Amino acid sequence: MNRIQKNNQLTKQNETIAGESLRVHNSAIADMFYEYADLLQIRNENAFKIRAYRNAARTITSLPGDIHESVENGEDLSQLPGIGKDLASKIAQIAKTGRFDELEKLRETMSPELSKLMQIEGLGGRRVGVLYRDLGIDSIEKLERAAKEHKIASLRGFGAKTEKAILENIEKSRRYVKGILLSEAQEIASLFTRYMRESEYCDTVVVAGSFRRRKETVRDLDILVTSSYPREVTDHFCNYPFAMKVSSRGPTRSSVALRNGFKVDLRVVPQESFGAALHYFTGSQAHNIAVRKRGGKRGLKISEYGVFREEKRVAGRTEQEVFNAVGLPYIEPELREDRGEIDAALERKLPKLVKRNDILGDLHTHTNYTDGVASIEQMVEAAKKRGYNYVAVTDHSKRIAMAHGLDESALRGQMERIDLLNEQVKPFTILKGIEVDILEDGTLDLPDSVLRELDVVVCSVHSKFSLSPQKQTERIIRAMDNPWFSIFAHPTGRLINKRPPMQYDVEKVCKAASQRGCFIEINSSPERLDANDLFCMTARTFGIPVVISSDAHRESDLDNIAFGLDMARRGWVEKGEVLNCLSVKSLKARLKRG
DNA sequence: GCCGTTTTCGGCCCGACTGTTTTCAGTCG
Repeated sequence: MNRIQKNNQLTKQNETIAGESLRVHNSAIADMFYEYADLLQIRNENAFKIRAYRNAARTITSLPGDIHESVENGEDLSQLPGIGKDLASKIAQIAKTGRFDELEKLRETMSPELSKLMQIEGLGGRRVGVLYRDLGIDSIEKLERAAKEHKIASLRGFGAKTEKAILENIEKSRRYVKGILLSEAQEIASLFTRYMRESEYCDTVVVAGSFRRRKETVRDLDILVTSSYPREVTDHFCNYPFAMKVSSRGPTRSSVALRNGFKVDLRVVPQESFGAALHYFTGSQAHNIAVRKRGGKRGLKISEYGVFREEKRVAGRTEQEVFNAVGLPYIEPELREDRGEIDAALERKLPKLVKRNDILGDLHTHTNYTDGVASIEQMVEAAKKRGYNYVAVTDHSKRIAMAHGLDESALRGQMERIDLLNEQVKPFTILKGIEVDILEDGTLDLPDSVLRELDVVVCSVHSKFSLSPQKQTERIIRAMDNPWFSIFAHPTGRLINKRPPMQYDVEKVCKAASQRGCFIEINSSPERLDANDLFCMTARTFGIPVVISSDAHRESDLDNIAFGLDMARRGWVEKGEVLNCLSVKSLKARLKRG
């Protein structure tokens, strides 16, 4: 669903849900600001005003807390970065009424779907403005028709090539909404970097961009190469056998589209610029701007080629040098979202992010007792190979009939089997667990009499994802009232690009979890990555430890833990905040609820 | 519209590539 549909839906909800207080979520407010900025841009208004709206939208998106609540508590929003008096009052208005009057007015005078056009690659505000004013184009459909009828090429600033590109990019926009999964990007990245390293002209080959920041979805890959032979490197890059077309080509930057439409960019720089280029191309854009501003204040100019005072290069060989030049310690790529990492760095309060080796076990795995493909023994072997000290077997409960979910007696059978195996695998520990369904009324799918005998009770929602936010909130909190509820697994239920997250009051649920001693899972399945970075940040503000779990259904799935780790790191999570960084003894103690 | 160790006005990151121009605007990251 795009922003406009979402905004419209929100307005509709406001009108139709009676008696139930609707909370305007942070993302809805941010989306309104983004759309407003788009419309201002199409009207050719002040570029800095437009940027201010986008900056504010970004700030709102990355807030761990609920802005609706901040408004209710009378907090001063103008203290937030990029939000002054004017925007603070607009946010308050939206939070209270669900409406942004200025946006509604613009939509009326312009066209409600106009900002959609700016999602098409190659179309910015200026061009969309021309298309709208000269040809009355205000939807993708009209744009496509006009391009096919060759009405666009004759417009000033356009041409035959642009017209053709528009058609291609409309097609592309239909295929990729938010980008591909991080795991898919990882496969492409490893093939492509291996290919680039085959060239004798490439010195260093690394992938930068949002891939290096480990975002949950990736729109394109940025490959950075250092070399003294940019022409040869570019030739090699453009000849990649799986490239469908070369979409741009220059001595330092080139870009190809793969057969599936995915874009890969190449940047070639000399070795002495490596650090500056890596920092620059890793982004995020907002982080770069913040760092460059700091540089500017110190009389430094920072570009992808280095840090310069006047004409003299003063840093740039490593990222460390770039940060140091502006008076900062090294900041990990996952933190570079301009979510406060620069201030934290200045105060020397950057988190010591959890690392792969800190994780001592996996607390969510399946076996062939239900829908997994490996036996308990095989999963244990696989876990040992990965250096773990323990693994929890958490098969499905009976409600998941199609996965042959376990009833009480089948579960007891599995528990006995685990007791036997535990004698054989010492000092390794197999924890007895279950992934029990949270039913619609908030009860759990198995009786307390058996849950109490388990080491780990992982609880999750697998049905009724679209209850009203209020009912969903009550359902989850009721489940947490059960004294054996320990870990809330894949807490939003979203499947990236397939199923939206459940709508409920995350703050209320986190508060409940923290009061009851429940934990939040980061599910590492590449299409879940749930809780994601922002959810982790919210959980942290409530002091809730997270659990990074693989949800493995086969031995190799255990390696997915790396993606969950990525989300944790993006959420500023430290080792001490991760349950499965504890030894088995401490873990068992923590799992027993008061 | 925001912001301030150039502080209430006048700035606002910076460079590359494409296509449409004939010196540059638009877009992108």
